[in-house]
Amino acid sequence: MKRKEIENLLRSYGFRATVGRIVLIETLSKCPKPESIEKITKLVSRFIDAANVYRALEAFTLIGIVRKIDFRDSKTYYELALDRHHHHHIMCVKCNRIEDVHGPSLEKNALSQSKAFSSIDNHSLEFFGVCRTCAKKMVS
Amino acid sequence: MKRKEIENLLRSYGFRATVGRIVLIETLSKCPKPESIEKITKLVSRFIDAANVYRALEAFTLIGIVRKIDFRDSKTYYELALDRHHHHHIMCVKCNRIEDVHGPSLEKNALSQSKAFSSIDNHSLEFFGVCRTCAKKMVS
DNA sequence: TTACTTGCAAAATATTTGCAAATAA
DNA sequence: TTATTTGCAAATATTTTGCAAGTAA
Repeated sequence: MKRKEIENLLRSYGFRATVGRIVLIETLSKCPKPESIEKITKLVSRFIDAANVYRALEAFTLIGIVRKIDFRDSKTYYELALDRHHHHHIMCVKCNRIEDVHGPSLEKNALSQSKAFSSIDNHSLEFFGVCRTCAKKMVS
Repeated sequence: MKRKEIENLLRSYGFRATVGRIVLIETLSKCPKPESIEKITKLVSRFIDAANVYRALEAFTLIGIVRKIDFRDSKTYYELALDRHHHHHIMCVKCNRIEDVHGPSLEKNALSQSKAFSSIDNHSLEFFGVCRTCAKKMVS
């Protein structure tokens, strides 16, 4: 993703286009899969402080250009959510390999069941399994 | 859930039936919805230490009698997973009210898409929305 | 100019670990 | 009797916050 694009994106949401934020989004745009905060922070540490990575990721999640993902491995993951379709993930419980999963919209079914809820804005769906590479290792 | 039942359950998995573990499962069995570790620890603190709540919940999750749930609010939730069907949840982003959601099996669809994965053992699906009570408050 | 943003350091939370003492079987 | 389990305290890890100084617009 180009710097100019990122600057415009930030400004369109009323954010100032600072180096830290630009580098953060640029870095995320180069990650093909969700990355842990730990890793992200390392990648951008020369340009933005860890505390501000947290601040920025929270703000970006709020406006929806970034998505927070939880894989139950006690780390928090994020991915850029710009023009990609809403999708889910599968993570190998052995090696943590991540792959995208696309599927039908689930909100309607969930909402139709509920008397108490008036709207669903969001959902997270993660699958956990064993990838073929790890399955082989387990046999041998 | 009765103490005797819980004792047998624990022993059937090779665990010793200690007071702490029994009270922990008994307490979970009284919670209609997933509860945060924080709350759980408070409820059982007279009988089992926080460190051991973590140890026990992890062990119980591993054998599958307890389920770990993440609602993205930086707390970890658990629920007993004994005879209940696999199901999902919806949480109100305003008041944190939780409700169950039942739906079709999703594993098959996910697995059919993937060349790299050989099996799916588990998944988590959480919806986020606004409940009617909170929706009313937001209007007024 | 000025409101927003940052880095840093400190605080608050959350989770894990080591180990001697206690205890279930 | 003995292997498991516990509580406690300390170590780690994770996330949040306050604030003076820096910076985008």
